[in-house]
Amino acid sequence: MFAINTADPAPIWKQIEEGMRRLIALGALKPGAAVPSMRDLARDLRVNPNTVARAYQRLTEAGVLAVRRGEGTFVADQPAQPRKSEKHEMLREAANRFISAAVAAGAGLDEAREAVEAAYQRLVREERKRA
Amino acid sequence: MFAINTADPAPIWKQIEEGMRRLIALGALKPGAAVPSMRDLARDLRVNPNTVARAYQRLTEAGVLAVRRGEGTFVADQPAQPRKSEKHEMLREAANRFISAAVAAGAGLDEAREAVEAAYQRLVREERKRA
DNA sequence: CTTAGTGTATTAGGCAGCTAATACACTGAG
DNA sequence: CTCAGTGTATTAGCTGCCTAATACACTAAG
Repeated sequence: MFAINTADPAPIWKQIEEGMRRLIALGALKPGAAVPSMRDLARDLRVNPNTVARAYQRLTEAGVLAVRRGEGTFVADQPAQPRKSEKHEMLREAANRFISAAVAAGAGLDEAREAVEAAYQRLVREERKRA
Repeated sequence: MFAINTADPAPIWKQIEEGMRRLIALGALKPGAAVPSMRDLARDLRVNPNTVARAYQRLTEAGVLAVRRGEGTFVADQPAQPRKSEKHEMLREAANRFISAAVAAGAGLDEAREAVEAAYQRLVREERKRA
């Protein structure tokens, strides 16, 4: 599925939320497909079920997932996407954080570009392995 | 100087540490120059002095800053740089977080690249304005 | 019906980070 | 010397996040 980085200061429930959105965006999870049950995913990620629940609830409210009580949780038929303005805002802030870290580490624009390229290739390659 | 993002899950002391490294890397703070006193910077950033102290102490241990007790804190004569391996590691992880967020937001590689470019230009332009 | 597996909800406890309030040792200016 | 301004250190309290342990309502399978 995906991994939790305990060193990352971002809350675990947020990492799970982002991980699910990522898998859906990449096509690894298609509309209507079942996602792991809260207890299963919690055991898999070595995390408390309550933490997974929080992420699933947020994704459900956002229209990304759909719950069938007693049955399980599924990818929505038409998974909601962030609005164009929200998407830009998220991209802008994420890029700011990245560039700040890169410059602080002593890197220039060229190195930053290469790192992004490499990270993208890693992500796609990792997804290919699942299939 | 720089700003603290309270929405950023990263600890404030880490944001300060990164901010100082960034200013030094960009040349905005030159070797030997005085940095703001802990109390001054704390008041400026609307933050507790203890939090600034933690960042300064880490930077001092790392050889980036130098303390003259009773006088103040200064940029080291030869500010320490991350080792090449550490630099690569930091870049790699930062890029992973960025790409993950970008894809989760629904962006592709092209949009991610543009966002990085724009963020870099903003950072440099912001520094130019100080001078 | 019984059972196992869903999602949902509540309560309690621990940990890390931040704040606030002090206190201390040192330095340089007046 | 006196005093204001440094960095250093300690203590207490608060908040958000995570864990743990339950309990409840619902659904599908046996």
